[in-house]
Amino acid sequence: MNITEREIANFFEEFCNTCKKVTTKTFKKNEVITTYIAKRRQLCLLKNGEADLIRYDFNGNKTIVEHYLKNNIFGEIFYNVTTNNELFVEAKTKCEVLFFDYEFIENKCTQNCSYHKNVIQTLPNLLLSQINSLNTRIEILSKRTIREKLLTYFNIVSTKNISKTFALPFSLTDLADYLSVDRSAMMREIGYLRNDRIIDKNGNSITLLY
Amino acid sequence: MNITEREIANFFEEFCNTCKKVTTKTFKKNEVITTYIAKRRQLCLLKNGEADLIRYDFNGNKTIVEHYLKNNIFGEIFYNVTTNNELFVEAKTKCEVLFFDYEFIENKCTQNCSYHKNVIQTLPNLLLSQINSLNTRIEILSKRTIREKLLTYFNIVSTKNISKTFALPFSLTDLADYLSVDRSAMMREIGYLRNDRIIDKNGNSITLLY
DNA sequence: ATTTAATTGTTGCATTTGCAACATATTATG
DNA sequence: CATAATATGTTGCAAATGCAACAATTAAAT
Repeated sequence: MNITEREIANFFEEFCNTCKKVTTKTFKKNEVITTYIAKRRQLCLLKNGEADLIRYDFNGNKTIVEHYLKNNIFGEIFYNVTTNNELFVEAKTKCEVLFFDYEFIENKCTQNCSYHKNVIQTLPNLLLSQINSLNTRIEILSKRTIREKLLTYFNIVSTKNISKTFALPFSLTDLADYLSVDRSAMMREIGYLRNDRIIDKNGNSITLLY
Repeated sequence: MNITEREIANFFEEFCNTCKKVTTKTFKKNEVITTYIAKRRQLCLLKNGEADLIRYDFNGNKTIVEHYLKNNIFGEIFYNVTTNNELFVEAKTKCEVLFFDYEFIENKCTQNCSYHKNVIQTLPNLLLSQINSLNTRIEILSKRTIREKLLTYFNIVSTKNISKTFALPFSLTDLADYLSVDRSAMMREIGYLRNDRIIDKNGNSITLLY
């Protein structure tokens, strides 16, 4: 998205002295950053590190709903819906996270402080990036076979890296949870893709041969 | 989402005389409202009617990516990504659509007119509703079986209607495209759900029996 | 009113997938 | 360094799914 580092920096570097509802916390790897259960209107910004939004359904299937990098946003406000599933965000590396309530943005600051102004100006762009990545996710998930899901995903990473060869940002186990497929079935399909000379694979490095 | 009819009304009832880049068009049923090919930063608001965002992949599989109702937003700006697929929005009923470019919002109006102010104030809420519905979609698509997809979808509609009995907003053919599954396989699964006394079905009316 | 088109419903069969159970390799951890 | 824990890789088998082909029903169009 067309959003600059500078904009995002403004988003959290300043501070509203009137309402100061903003907090920053640090998390170690594997710690739970937040759970989506309280129906709060919470919005979070990942200042540093990597994290996953994870869901376990009643069958115990794990889904990596999203993978967050620096400057991505997440939070319970994106989930108004009746979900019977347990959703939580887990730090994959050391993480620094900014928390605030959406009310903070909606309710105009009485002082009309610059912090509020910046947030209001930046938020639509952050939301747009979020929509972009959700649409990408839907494109992948709506493919009907594991093969198509893999190839769609590989294409996206390849394009992002401007290279036919790229490292997977996931472990293969996590990739299966991201594509919402059985891991062993995915491994088998990767094997077929190699046999058919459509991809090459060394460790977590993939090369597209087309 | 917490967005009032009034807010949305303001979103398009007024008009910016300075930049007036906003246009409204009317479409008949089955007409194509817009195609996503030009990599524009277009944003559209459905003022009235119903429309679908449709994708055909290279295998000819159709996916109903989203189903839009009154006051939903859509547009190419949500798709920055490398998609090799043909995406277009089709009117399912008579539609009235508001078009504008995202630049319109980013570039502050020199006059600081009230129209611009309204748009900037309303947009984050519209984007949030959009994120909500995309997350719902992902929840459905990430289910591993047709049965689970159906039940997840039915639950959502049931909750929205506050009733165990509800009419499907789709034809069954379209529902299969929305769930990204084979139609005949879906019909079979609906049959199983009836046999197992989990749902009941009369025409396009579904009743949850649990 | 009659024809055409579209949707719904059903079934056999081949393919794909998930599941379970392993073996091996790699990465953490005391 | 040794041991535990996690990740990768493989396979047989049962279950789920897609595909194709068709009949029956409903909706749309002339």
